[in-house]
Amino acid sequence: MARNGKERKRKTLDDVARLARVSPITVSRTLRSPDIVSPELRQRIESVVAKLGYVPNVAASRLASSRSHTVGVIVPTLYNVIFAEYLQALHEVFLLSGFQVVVVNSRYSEDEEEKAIRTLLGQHVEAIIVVGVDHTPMARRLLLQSRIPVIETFELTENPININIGLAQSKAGHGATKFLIDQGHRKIGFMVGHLDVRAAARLNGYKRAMLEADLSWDGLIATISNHSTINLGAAIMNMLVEERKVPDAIFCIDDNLALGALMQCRKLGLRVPEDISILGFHDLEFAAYASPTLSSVATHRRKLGELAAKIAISAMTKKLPDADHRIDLGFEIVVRQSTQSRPT
Amino acid sequence: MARNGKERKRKTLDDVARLARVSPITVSRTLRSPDIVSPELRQRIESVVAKLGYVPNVAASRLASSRSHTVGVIVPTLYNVIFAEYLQALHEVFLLSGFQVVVVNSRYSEDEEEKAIRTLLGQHVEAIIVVGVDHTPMARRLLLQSRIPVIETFELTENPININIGLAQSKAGHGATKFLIDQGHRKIGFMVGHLDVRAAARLNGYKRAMLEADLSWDGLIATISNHSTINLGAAIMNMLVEERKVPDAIFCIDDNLALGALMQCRKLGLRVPEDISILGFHDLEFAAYASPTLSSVATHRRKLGELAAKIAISAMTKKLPDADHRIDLGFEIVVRQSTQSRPT
DNA sequence: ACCGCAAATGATAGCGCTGTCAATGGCCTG
DNA sequence: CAGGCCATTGACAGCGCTATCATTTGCGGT
Repeated sequence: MARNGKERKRKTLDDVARLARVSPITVSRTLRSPDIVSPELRQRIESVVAKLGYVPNVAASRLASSRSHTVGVIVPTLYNVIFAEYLQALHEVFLLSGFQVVVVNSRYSEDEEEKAIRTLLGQHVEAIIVVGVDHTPMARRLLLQSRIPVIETFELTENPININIGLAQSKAGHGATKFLIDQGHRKIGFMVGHLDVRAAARLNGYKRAMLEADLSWDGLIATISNHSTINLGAAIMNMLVEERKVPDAIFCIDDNLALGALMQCRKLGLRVPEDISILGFHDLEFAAYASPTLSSVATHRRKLGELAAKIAISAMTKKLPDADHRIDLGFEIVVRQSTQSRPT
Repeated sequence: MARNGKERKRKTLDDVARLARVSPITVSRTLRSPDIVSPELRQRIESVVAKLGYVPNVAASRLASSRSHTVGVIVPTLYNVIFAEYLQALHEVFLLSGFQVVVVNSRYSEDEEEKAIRTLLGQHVEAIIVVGVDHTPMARRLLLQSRIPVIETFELTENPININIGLAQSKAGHGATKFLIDQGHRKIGFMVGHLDVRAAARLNGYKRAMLEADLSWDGLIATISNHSTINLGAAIMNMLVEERKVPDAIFCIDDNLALGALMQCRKLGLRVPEDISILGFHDLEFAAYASPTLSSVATHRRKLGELAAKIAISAMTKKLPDADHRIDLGFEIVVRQSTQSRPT
């Protein structure tokens, strides 16, 4: 069916006011704080609102009140479950507290992130929650002078803009590698697809751990630059096998790669963990159900989202300058079947 | 560090104009269509904008122009990868065309959906894309009289508000069941967690297929009401085994349940597909990597998102009343190892 | 019966931007 | 050199709502 043809203009507060024979401001009050309007008027107004199907124009409301009840969230991608889970957690907390959430996608680019920040500031969001701690100088400046709470998540930095919640990616990479070293592995590979900032930090941690153990990572870093998927993991593992570069153990930048590697090993007759130990990252749900089950580094992204939202809310409402927080959520190595100690 | 203490007010167009010694409208033009402003002025203005860190106030802009360049998207949850993928696809297309996307979460509730619709309309979104075709009467009315393109996705209805793209869930449920019947199975179970609208439609399809084949579904519908997760699938399968109700084949409402069921079967020594065939839904990435690999019904959600966005855009720009579309994206049964014909 | 105060409602003046039309000046054409 | 056109720039008036202050009304205390 075609739409209703009447070119009726969108209803405004004034329309409601006229029909209800009250002043516009009274309608406004009825909508925002019903309890300060007399019951008769309130009812009369509410019925007109319903009859007209009136919906307030937020743009006008925001402009007039300079309040937006909106928070901005910037993520690099939604395709990765990690961020979807985190987002969902954020949403839950914010919606419950009456905030609207605007999500913008930076596609792993600092320039797009800066653009996103402009977009969000232009909307007068009352807080910004952003994944990562690396920004363009201009983005940083915009955030600093925005005078709203800014929460940087997922990573940790010495030098947060305002509030920082996450885990030390490099420490996690270090911990994971150390774990494999302690299991007696020497030739420890590192598998990664597209090397984003956090992946790079984990790689640094890996190198640090190798260095400390006097091991070299020469020829051990396996990569095909692409989004991490199960397929990609299989492809990279395949490449390793073909080039006869299969290590004793391999730390994969995330569970998708790890699962792909796992499956490819099985397909090629490599035994996991006997021939090669595989360690993933993020502990996605399927890790516990792969076969063999996948060891992984658990990160706490739902908790992260929840916490970030709660702290943002408290920073927005209590105007405590909120002694700039820095919260380390840490990580845990979940040991399952895909890794084992190397008999010496 | 505490923020910069100066209580400087946010910069406005006028501030920029004053500093650049031009009229505000010229600044506005410089920002929106630089090419119609002389190069000298443009440069002067741009440098002032940069110096001041000026960010336009969208609320004002929207109010004045009654254009928002924003589209609203309503999804029931982000926790489910399905919707995350769909959203990502939407995002990609919209951002490329200069639209901003506001995502709202209805948490599988029609009332929350109505609230979401109000929110979005109040923001003057220029199109609304919503998952599903079931709405409260008021929501429907609001959408109908909104005079913006409304795109209902994922399901198909006889009676769309405006544009409808998706697949016939009930037909998919029917097709999947028919497939199992054709393989010679008779005792075909149906596994579901929380029974949302689309799950219910698939269930209907299942019943229809069973009925057509003169089969009963009595005692064959296995459920524990909860979000679909791998864990839940394992739990439900466990329940079936304990109650000695294991069917010949089981159609799971999604791949999470299916994978969980698969793993639980293996754990309990039930052979898949010899003892029981398992069919999933959605064909998530891991389906191809489970062991045995998981047969599933492929749905095309990225394509869905992409298409929905493209159609929305064309409906917004060309003001063709856009002879109300209804597009069936269909589904495909991807046969892998977890299902097999029953020897008769 | 008077005053004062609280509760309910209204009037006014913007919020910061853009649509619209007007004004200015330079250049081309015949 | 007049007339007209185009390219730039500006003036003005809102967009639809809310903050703020003002007004009206009702009622209790003395």
